[in-house]
Amino acid sequence: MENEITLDMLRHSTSHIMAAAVKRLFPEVKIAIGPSIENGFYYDFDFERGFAPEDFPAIEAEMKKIIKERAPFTRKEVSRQEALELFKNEPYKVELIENLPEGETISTYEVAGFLDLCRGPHIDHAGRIKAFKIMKVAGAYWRGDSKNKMLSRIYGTAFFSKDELKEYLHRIEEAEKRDHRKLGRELDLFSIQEAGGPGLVYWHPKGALVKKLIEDYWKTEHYKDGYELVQTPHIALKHLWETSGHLDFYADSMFSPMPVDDQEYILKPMNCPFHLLIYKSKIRSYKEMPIRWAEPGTVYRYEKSGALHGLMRVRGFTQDDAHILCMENQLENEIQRIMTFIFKIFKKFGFTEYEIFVSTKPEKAVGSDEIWEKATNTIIASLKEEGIDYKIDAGGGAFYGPKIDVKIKDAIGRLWQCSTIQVDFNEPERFDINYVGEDGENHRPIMIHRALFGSFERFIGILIEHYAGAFPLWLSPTQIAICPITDNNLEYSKKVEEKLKALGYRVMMIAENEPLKAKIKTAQLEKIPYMVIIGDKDMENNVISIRARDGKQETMTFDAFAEKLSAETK
RNA sequence: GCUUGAAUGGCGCAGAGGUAGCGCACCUCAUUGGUAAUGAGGAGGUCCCGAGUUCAAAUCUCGGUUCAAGCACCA
Repeated sequence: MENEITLDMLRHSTSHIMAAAVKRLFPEVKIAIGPSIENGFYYDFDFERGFAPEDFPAIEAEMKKIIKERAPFTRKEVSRQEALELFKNEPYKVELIENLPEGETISTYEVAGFLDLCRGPHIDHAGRIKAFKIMKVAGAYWRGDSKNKMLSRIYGTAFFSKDELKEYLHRIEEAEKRDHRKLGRELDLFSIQEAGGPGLVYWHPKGALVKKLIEDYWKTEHYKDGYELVQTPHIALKHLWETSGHLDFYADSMFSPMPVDDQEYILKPMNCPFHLLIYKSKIRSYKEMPIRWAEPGTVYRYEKSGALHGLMRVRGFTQDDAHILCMENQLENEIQRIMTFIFKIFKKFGFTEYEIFVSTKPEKAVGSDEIWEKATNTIIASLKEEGIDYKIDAGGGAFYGPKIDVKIKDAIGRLWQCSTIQVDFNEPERFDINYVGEDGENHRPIMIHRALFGSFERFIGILIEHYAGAFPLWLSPTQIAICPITDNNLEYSKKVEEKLKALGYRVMMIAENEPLKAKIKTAQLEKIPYMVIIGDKDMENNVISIRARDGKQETMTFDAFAEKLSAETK
């Protein structure tokens, strides 16, 4: 039996046992649903008073009792009528039963006197659970719909062994240490100011430097890959957003219009209409196609207050945006080209594993089925051509066209949604943009929206967590710290500093009246890649002592160090 | 936006109906040291904001703001 148990079963069963314990302790609680999820399980309860972490020990103790008793799970199939009768005091279960399709087998599971409507499967008895923990409590809407009542959800996790649980808790701790909000403060990279408003990022000098380095790299690579950079304003007349359709489809996410003279302006939530205005500034020929225009474009979106999260979800951010206007027969090639470009850029940051999703036509969409199918097929063909694996997200496309989303896997295996490539048949239509073809007639180009990072803010947040704050040499705000051991070494140290600066490195002198250990600690806390330590011995031998961030020490000549740095920044 | 909770010097925290304390950071002085914390002294706070209760509110109550976790949202 035991070898048939999956982790999902174990967790799902643990959720039943938790519900059993809750029902014993708080009989007035109404039960909703309790599935297993990625890292554990939850159970939703309707409880007037609500749960608090103070309740966890009692619930866990009750669960332990049930586990110790090795309470068996027993399955029973019942008719719809019987089910309704059995759960007549559980309104949420009644609703679930009433919504079950005609003819569906209805089964119940009983454990420790707790009966639940459930498809199963479950473990044979509670004694199988060797390690579990209640993690947290939070609100969750009944059936995931914000129109419904908010229930109390208790999250927990369970494992086959205590060691696995310990390991899991340890991983959570490690992930917390990487939290970009914490590291962003500690490394003095950025802040979000209550006085300035929520969701708006202030880049401090070091963070602004990291952002600049990434932007510079991004711009250089775009020029190399055949893009041209454009720059557009932050606000535009309300009328432009009517033309683009944003006021119809996106108004909830836009900041309110501001009156100026007799007209109204709106902060841009997107860059595309601006790029189309540039396109329309003159007559275009097929000879110009494809046009690739890129812009780190700062946009503002009214995100719901509860959605804001550090750099990951903000109200003002800089998209690494580009729009490609091409002819239909160029679409496949352009998509392939973007995919190749994405992988190249991500590699620079050490991301080499991806998950790719192709999103197809949603219910609410513009454009005929035919054109959707064609574009979707083109996307899939271009991925296949490149030998790229993908999953289909049925109905997940934007209203204006299908898209490819790329999730990247970070250093500790978490996936982050970054790139998006969206084919758009709608906006070129709305703006009535054309090019003159070989035949002398007007034709409508296809537009591709694409972002690699998504936004610089979010991507830097991801990078902070990915690198745990220890940026690679080329991205480190301070690359080298120089620590003279005594004042005797100061002059020699200054010469080394000057020479490194002349080579273009970002150098910081730590010459405070402190013992060497303290200086090293300062540099380590700032996660500076290299420390150059200079004492009398080094001066005598005309060398420098290098301490890398990972603690490795080496003594070498200045030229050898310069060589090493140059190799690493290449 | 919803549910629950939180907010005390720059940061991390303690405390509490009678107007605040610790550690780190900061400043000054002494110390000149070989790979993650030298010692001593000093300065720094409308205890998030507003109203109410009270002889007295940073502490209690209400409202607001921001943050956190989760839900919903996420072109």
